[in-house]
Amino acid sequence: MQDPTEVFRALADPTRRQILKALKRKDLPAGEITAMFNISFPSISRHLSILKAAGLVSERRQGNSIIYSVNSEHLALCLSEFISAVCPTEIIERHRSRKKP
Amino acid sequence: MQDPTEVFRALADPTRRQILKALKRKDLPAGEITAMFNISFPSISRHLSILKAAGLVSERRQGNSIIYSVNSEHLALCLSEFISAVCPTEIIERHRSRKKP
DNA sequence: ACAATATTTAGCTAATTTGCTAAATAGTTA
DNA sequence: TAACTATTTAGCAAATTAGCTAAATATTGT
Repeated sequence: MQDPTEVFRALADPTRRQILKALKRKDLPAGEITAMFNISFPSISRHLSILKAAGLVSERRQGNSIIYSVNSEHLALCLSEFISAVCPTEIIERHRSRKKP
Repeated sequence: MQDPTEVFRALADPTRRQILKALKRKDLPAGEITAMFNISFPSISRHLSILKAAGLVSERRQGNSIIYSVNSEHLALCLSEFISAVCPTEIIERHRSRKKP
């Protein structure tokens, strides 16, 4: 795994984490993502490009729009590798069976 | 779980991630941590206080020194909760059995 | 080719972050 | 209590980040 700094920096912003959560449910065009926040279109666009640079989202064009989707694979890989690098096995075991409350 | 912004911000810095990895092996006083980096004592001290504010390390006094240790529990909880919030179950399953290479 | 729609890029400001050195503080030991 | 050691706090400079508005670009549809 390459340096995960960009991934963690990308995740450090609440708006970007919200975007990822929204994309978990459904792939969305930038316009619909913007509509969910009280933030200008260009600002969301920049958040998306930061997420893209970190490898956390992918884009595809569909007609007039650009549809974004989460790269859950990459996200899970980075975070779980880091957990392994810092937490003792015993703790990791304990969290394996975790589900969202 | 409360807002994980502070946790992700803390993890966004490579020096702080290195500190956590070092502390996985062994609890250490701030002085010994500083000796591992090419960074001034006060800067490391601030990194430690950011990690502490994020709940990622604890400190205890031992004689003259203050010994730091990782809160792996908190770290694993925050990260695995976020993975669950963003990744589909199938991906999470695939990463459960991951070990560090 | 032109007009319309969707998104990104540029350029600015205010706030935050990281590094430094110097000074302050806390606890220990003589 | 004075001196010593370990660590933190203050204050400053340079770099980065997040927000904005205005302008540019790309694709579709007439």
